[in-house]
Amino acid sequence: MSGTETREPGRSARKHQAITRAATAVFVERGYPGTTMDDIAKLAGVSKQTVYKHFVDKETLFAEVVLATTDRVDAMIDLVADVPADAATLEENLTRLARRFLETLTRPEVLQLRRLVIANADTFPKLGTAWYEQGFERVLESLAGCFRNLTAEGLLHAEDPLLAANHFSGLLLWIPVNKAMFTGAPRHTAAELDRYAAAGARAFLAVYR
Amino acid sequence: MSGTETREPGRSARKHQAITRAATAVFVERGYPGTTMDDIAKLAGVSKQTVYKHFVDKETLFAEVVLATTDRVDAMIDLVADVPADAATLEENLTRLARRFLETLTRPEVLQLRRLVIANADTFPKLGTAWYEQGFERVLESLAGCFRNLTAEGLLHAEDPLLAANHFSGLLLWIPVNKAMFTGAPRHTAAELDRYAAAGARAFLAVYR
DNA sequence: CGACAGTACTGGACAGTCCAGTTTTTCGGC
DNA sequence: GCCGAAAAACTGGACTGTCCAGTACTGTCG
Repeated sequence: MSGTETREPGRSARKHQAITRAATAVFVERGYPGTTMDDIAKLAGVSKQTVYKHFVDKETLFAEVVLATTDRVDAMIDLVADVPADAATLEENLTRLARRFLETLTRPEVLQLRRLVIANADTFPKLGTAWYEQGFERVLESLAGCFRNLTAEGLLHAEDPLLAANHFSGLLLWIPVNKAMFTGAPRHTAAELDRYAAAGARAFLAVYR
Repeated sequence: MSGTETREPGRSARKHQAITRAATAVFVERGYPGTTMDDIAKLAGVSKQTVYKHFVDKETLFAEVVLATTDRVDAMIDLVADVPADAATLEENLTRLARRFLETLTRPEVLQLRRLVIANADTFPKLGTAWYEQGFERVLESLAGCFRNLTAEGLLHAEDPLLAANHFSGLLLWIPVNKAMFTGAPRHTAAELDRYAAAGARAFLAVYR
């Protein structure tokens, strides 16, 4: 045995991961109250007792699952980091950035997660705040940093880069995200996203030179 | 007796109203799953049986309560209607409009209601859609109408008035509404609202002349 | 033996019903 | 218009059935 690679997470760790994975899936799909511990155990291929061996109770499991998703924002931040400071292709570059933003943030899983956090922000206030700060605000800040750089290069005029970042996201995301929050997100088409991205980037440039 | 005015709603009607009022309050405060029919009956000062006499079940009651709130958007639409077409005071007028928009839409009750609808959009897809169309989109359309007029007057250049309306709301509302959705809405100060409104209106005008 | 699966169990919460008795409304006869 | 009886609405509380978080117990595999 031990035919498995050098990377051996240990039985316990593997179970742990299986549980969090399953829990994430079920919570996202059915919401907090709609999810039973039996569902999670079953999907994880694990007995309920094992679930309780790893997580004291349902609330803790939920918190862990939600908080764990904030690491995905790093990819988002990288995305923002590499906007080249080139006057000739500024609009093109911002449009591309906008497009990727939209693409990422309108993915059903992301929207579902967003819904999940909002829905339970009452019962788990800490969680809502943490998610907002570690996810939302971090992206916003890196976006602000990007605009600050472009301003330093003379390509943009953003006295208040954070406000600019807010405006950028607002122009882009208000419509599609809201529609998805209320109606059951019928997955926007690529063409729609292109249009939103182009219009948003154009408007943004009209404001911030 | 009958010292009461000519307008006497009758007992049944009064109870009905008491129930919807109580239900609205409790649903908004505690969410759908967090609310029990006993809570509602108690707050309404009514027996549970009476609640079931007026509403077949919890879901129906919830639907009725939520849908009933969409009539408030009329006030919002009136607000949009009377933006005077005056070049000299255009920025001032739009800033005022923006300010009132923010004021209205960041009120805790409105935000809570929004949260309530989003949270249960999975379980009540019809409801989410209806609320979006009858509330959200109606305001957006009247805003678009306003911009269309201003464009006709030559004060604005909005080829696509609906897009302009979306941009207007996005610039204004993205930040404060999101913050409120995730963190427990600590009620924005008047100064903050002023700032957001001014910045939003200014940005909007930079785009749409 | 120790970690786990499987399953049965406990206790509490809650939607919705039932019933026995009370109040309010309705309405026809005077 | 007033009266009294039937009809309808309401109260309070007990009750049913179900769902589910969390626990306990038994058997099994390594």
